[in-house]
Amino acid sequence: MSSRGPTYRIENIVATVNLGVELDLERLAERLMMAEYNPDQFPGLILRLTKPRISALIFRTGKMVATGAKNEEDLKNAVKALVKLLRDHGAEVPFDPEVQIQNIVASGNLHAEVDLEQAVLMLENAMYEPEQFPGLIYRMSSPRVVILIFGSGKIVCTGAKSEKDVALAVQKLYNQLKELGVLYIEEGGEEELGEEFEEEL
Amino acid sequence: MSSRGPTYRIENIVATVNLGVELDLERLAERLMMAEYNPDQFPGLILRLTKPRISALIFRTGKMVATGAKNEEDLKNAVKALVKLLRDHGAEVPFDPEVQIQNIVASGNLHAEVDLEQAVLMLENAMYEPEQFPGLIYRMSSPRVVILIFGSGKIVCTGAKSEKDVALAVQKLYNQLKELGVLYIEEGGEEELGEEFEEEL
DNA sequence: GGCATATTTAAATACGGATTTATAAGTCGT
DNA sequence: ACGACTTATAAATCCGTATTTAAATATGCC
Repeated sequence: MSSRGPTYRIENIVATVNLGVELDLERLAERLMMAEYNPDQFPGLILRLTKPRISALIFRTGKMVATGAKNEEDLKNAVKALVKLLRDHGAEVPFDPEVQIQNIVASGNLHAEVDLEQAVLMLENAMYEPEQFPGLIYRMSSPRVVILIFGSGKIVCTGAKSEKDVALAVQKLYNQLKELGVLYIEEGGEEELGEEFEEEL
Repeated sequence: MSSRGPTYRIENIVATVNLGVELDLERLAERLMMAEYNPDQFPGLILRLTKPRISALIFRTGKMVATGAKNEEDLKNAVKALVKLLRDHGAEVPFDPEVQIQNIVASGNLHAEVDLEQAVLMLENAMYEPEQFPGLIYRMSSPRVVILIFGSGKIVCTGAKSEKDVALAVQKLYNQLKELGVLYIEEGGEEELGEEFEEEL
């Protein structure tokens, strides 16, 4: 019976949206009670949707950043809702603006403990200073992502621009660590009580 | 080979000292740089000694509260030092004022885990609400103390006025819990790596 | 150019504060 | 009369904050 491979789940998608028109943020802030806008502090107007929990930073230039989505469908729906909200409050923005995924954050599980002290010696572009932060910071160049690796075998993969890159990075990392012999893989059946990470590779 | 019995260590002694003269706290605060005195907030002047770490609350009436001592000798020495400090800064207090121990706090170890859910049902004058506080609160009437009992077998005994009462309370508690069958006593040798609680009964 | 401001998200470790208990002192508010 | 303020102390659990990483956005400061 072999052990399972790595799994991951997308936790956060950061996307930019180009509304294509300039916006009067002062006016918007007046009309939108839920908006937070303090230009002395930060030049963007902040909107927070709740279902799902997705936030947006809206700038005078008509550029918008949407954060918090866990999948592309939620992202799309949130952009729709934001556009509607803006249109309903006087901003003439297009129905179907361009959306660009800029960052995907995924958490993952290698299902094996990791010897971080050894790993940092054997991996290139790795940093591990446990007194500063309990994870090993690994910069993978292709795909170009950063992966935080914890002793428990849990990881965070960040900087990807597509799910394909996430999947590839997680698998590559797993293969590398296995080859380096820094994984403590326990043999045994796959005991699952509730699925914490859904995507398996 | 039988297991060991309970042990304890005195952690804090609270004592009152009657200096027998009224004091000018404003003047004292001026002269004593280390003094903290904010009468709007609290009517006492606060002094903190460092070796050992013992604090004093000094009141206009010449009454004083000393806290932090872990044994009577440290308490006596602290009172001497405080008297000297006051005399050196113009307060005509007697050399050898009356000292009265008002509270002794001791931590202890029953060297056995405790079933708190069962214990609270079987003990009189016991309260256990783990969502509010992780210890069981047990009020012993003779000696009149309060004992906090934790699942690990560690305890805090508070309210005693003499070490004799502490010792008696800890032993009584141990006997009661043993009799009630809520202690998980592990048989085995006495494995000590550094003495955490010194007084054994 | 770099840093800060702000948004989001996971991982895991550390730290501080809070909780509870007793006790004396003295002052204020209810 | 009671509760709050203050001081000290242990136990153990919870919560919040911080740490790190990425990315876009835009404004201000050095």
